[in-house]
Amino acid sequence: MFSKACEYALRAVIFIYIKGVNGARLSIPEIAKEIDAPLAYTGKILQTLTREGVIASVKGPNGGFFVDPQAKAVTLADVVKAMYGNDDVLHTCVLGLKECSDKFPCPIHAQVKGYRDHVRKVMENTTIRSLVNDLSKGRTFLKNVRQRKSFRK
Amino acid sequence: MFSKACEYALRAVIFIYIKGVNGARLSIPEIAKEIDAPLAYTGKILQTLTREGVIASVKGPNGGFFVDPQAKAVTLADVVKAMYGNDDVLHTCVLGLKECSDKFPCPIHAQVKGYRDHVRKVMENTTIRSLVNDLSKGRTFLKNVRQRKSFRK
DNA sequence: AAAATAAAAGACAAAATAGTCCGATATTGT
DNA sequence: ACAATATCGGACTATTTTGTCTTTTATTTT
Repeated sequence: MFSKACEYALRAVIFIYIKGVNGARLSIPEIAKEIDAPLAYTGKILQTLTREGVIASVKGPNGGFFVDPQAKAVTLADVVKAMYGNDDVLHTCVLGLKECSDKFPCPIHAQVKGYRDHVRKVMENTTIRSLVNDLSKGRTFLKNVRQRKSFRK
Repeated sequence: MFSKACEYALRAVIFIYIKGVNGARLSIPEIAKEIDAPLAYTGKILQTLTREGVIASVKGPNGGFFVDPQAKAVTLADVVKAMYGNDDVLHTCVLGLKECSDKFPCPIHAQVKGYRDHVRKVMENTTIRSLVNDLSKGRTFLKNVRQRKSFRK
C-alpha cells in the first residue's frame, strides 16, 4: 500500500510520540533500532519529516528528534503527505485509472470504494497522539517480536 | 496499491473477457490500445498471464489472446497471484509489519483490518466474468475518456 | 575557545520496477 | 512448401526506490 519509506516514517513518528512527548530527544540509532529500519535510511527519512514540520530536531550533544509541543496535531495523513509531497496514494483507483469516480467508475469501483474512503478517513482523522496510549500499554506494537523457540522455567 | 504491471494485467484480462468470450482472439496492439498501456510491456504481461494459465493464446495469423472456454472461473485475486507469484499484497499491514494480526496488532490494525479483509474477499470472490455485463453496457469503464473541450451541436 | 556530538546535506551505490527491442518459434493461408 | 503473421523468450535500457557514505553545520559541554 505505502512505500517502504512511508512505512518507516509512520512507525518512526509514532515511536517519537511515545518516547518524545515529554520533550525527550531521540537519536537516529535509537529510532532506527526500535522501528527495525536501516540506520542511514532512517536518518534520511527523519530529515524529510523534520523539513516538512511533522517532527522537530536539534543538532549537537543531547540533540535528536522530538515532538514540537506547540505544533498542531499531526495525523497519519500528514505523515503520508510529508513523504510523498501529496496524498494521491489515498485516492488512487485499484486499476490505476486516473479519472475513476462514482460518475465514471472502473469495473471494481463499487466494490472497493468504501474501503478506500474508509482508510482515507482513518488516516486523516487519526492523530499520532491518539495511538500512544494503547502502544505504551502494550496493547499494540510497532515491530515484530521475535518468536522464541522455548522458555526455560 | 498494486504495481503498474498488475494494474495493466487486471485491465487487460477484463478487456479480453469482454471481447474474447466468444472465442475471438485479441492482438497485443488491440489490447494495449484499449487499456492505455505501453505496447511492448503489455506483450510481456500477456505472456506472463498466459504462462500462468489466466488466459490462453495462439501464435500466427489470426492468433492472439482469448478466454479458454474450459478453464475454471478466473478471479481478480488469480490475476494478482499470477503477476506477483503470490497474494501477499492482499494481506500486508499498512505499517509494513510482517506479523501484524489480531493477536499482535500494529497501532492502526483495529481501524483498517475490517476493510483490508473486505478488499481481499472482493478480490478473491469477484470473477472477471461477473464484471463483463456492466462494462459492456457502459456502466463501468476500463480507461479514461478524454474530456472534450466542447461539443458542436 | 576547543572538543565532542548529533543532525543536515548531498553524492553515490544497489536493487526493484518499468519499459524496449529483436531473434526464435509456432501457426495459418496460399 | 513457403510466406506472412503473431506470440514467446531473453537480453537490454531506463527510471524509481531503497539504501549507504562522507562532509558540513549547528549545538553543547568542558
